[in-house]
Amino acid sequence: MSGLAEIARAAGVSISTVSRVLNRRAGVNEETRQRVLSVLSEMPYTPRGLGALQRTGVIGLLVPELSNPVFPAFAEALEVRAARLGYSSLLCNTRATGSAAMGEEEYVRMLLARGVEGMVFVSPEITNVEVPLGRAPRPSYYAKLLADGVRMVFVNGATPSLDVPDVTVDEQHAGYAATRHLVELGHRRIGFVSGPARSLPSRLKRAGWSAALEEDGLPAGSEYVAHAPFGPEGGAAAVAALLDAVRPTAVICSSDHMAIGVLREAHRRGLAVPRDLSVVGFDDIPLASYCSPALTTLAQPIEEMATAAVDELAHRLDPDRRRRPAGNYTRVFRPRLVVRESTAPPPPS
Amino acid sequence: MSGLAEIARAAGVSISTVSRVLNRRAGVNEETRQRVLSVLSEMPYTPRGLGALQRTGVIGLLVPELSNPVFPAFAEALEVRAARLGYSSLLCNTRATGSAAMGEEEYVRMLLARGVEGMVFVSPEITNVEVPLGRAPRPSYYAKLLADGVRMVFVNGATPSLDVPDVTVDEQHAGYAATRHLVELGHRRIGFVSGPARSLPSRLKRAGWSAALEEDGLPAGSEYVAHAPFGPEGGAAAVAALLDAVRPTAVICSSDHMAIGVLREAHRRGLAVPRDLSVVGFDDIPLASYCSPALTTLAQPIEEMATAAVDELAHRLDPDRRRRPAGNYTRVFRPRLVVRESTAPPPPS
DNA sequence: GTCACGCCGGCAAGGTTTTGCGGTGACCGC
DNA sequence: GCGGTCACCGCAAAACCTTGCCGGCGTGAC
Repeated sequence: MSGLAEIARAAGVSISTVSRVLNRRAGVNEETRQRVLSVLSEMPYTPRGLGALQRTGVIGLLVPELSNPVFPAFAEALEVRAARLGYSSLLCNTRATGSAAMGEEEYVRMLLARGVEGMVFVSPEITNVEVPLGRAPRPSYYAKLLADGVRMVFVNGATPSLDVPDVTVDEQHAGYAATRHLVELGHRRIGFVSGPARSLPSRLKRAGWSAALEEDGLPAGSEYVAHAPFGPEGGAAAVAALLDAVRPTAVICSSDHMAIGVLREAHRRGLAVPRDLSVVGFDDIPLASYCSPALTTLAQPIEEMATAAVDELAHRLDPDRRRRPAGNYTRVFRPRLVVRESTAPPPPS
Repeated sequence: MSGLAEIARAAGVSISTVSRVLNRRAGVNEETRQRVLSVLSEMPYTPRGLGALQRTGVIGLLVPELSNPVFPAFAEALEVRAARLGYSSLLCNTRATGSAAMGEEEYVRMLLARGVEGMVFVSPEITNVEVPLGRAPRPSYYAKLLADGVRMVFVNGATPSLDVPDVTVDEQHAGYAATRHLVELGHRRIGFVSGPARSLPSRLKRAGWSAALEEDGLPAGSEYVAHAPFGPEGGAAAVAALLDAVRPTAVICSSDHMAIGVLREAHRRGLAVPRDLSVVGFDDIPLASYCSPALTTLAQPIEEMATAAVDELAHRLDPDRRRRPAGNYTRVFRPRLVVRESTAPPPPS
């Protein structure tokens, strides 16, 4: 029952004025315009005649960033699968750097207004346990979307409290398997080059890492963990801190992207990988096998995950089978250890 | 002047029927419904009530692929600039692999139907001189868009015959500068690891390459050029062919992405870079400085180019200054030689 | 052959949005 | 203080879309 009249009443202006705001016509005071727009964002306005846009064949893909190649890889895999199912994809980069950049929530609004039928969130904002001030999605943000009937699927966005289907790698197992690999090679001082502390995936990997270490009574204290921003620079900084402090003979990393920075920092210090330092990455980005040395890493099954995510979304979009037996909405994929050249037994101390 | 009447006429049905389709009411044959919908996608329908969408603040970004990190980098830079100007961006990956994937033209249609105000094409399809059969944009494709008043800007899409503003690097100069750098180091057999022959940028680089070689009377025949698909695999394959045939002491590459494959293939063959083989890339992707050895490359000024492109588009979107003095629509940026570790004088033969 | 039924067009009433026009008030120069 | 100008906004007419109703047409069943 939303119409101009209701908007007008809420904004305390006439219908004409709302219409003019909507049509960006001149003759409306900026202040009034803002008031109308703010009302409009509270109660999204869907003109009549937009019925056709209900079934648009378009879905939204939200990724946190593009500089880590794993996200373009996910985007491409999701897109290919979506195309096969007859959907076209709109990609949004939700955490683009730059002060004026838009956040996830703004993008979701925009996509909805553009008539997408559903969305796939890759590493959604909610996995930031403490989101930075001012950018925080209100607690009810995703819940509100759900209540509005927005169809969505998370990829690597584990959120037990939310009734959103989730396709995820077992991050904890990834941390565990990477660390076991190093332990079995004989390493005893194994560091963790971690992303920011607020990142849930990094926390889960850390849990796996410490579990693997404690099995053999190896040190798993916080002095063996270095947090840094995602990206090669962060990886380099984190491993530098670890090397200066506890001199690990091996490190695992939150991502291949960070691991690349680790490789670089080791090179800069004259440390040979894997002779002096073993490195394990995560994700298995396409470039991992092209590094020198080629990265040992835990592979996310990107295509399988993308397929599962898009299929689940398509399933929920299909008007015929919209209801679904309440059940396990989470699909967990096991990462796969890919041993390449960046790991070896530790140097004889 | 779009209204239900026009749609109805084009679809050969009555206004009532169109309205019923739009509102998903029963009593319309599926076949008729499809016909109306297809007309609707041809001439995007903007109900009066949709005036809000006339000025949507949304622009489309079309990139050919995401696996070469230069494209995510461009996308991010474009997006940041657009956000600063109050636009949000929708990203489309126009040449996603997979048979069912959508092409550039389909994406453009879809974006238009979703109400974008303008578009930035990065390396548009038109730069494929001979596009593969079946995917060919009809000759009039871009011209038709222009005639329809679609606002667009090309990045690296030099097309003198089309009245589209273009922001581009000087590809020919890039090829020239890279080759000169190698010539000055003393190389005399310099190969070109090129993308597909149909790629215009690769052709331009080749022109620069041969110009630089001919200045010194060095060989610039086609036996020194190896074409391969873009990507590391292509780079590896192309350099393998060159090494087997003419044994160059240095190569330049169509992209850093290909150069990474060259590095890998050299490593595989036990050739040390730069001792046995010098390599020059193009683009200066963020990872170029993290390779081992770090890549010498020609840097595209990505941020400046993105800024110029978005600003030009915004300028054309601004209703107040829509007209523009007819003039030079092309901005050419000089690539910058960044010397790192992958080039050195040739081995003493 | 007849009937039922689904589908579509025409019409008109009713609702919604757009837009031309005029009123109001702020501001400015005199 | 006065009149003029201008931006801004509401009124109301016009334009447009939705929807119910009915009739025509073709198809297929009986």
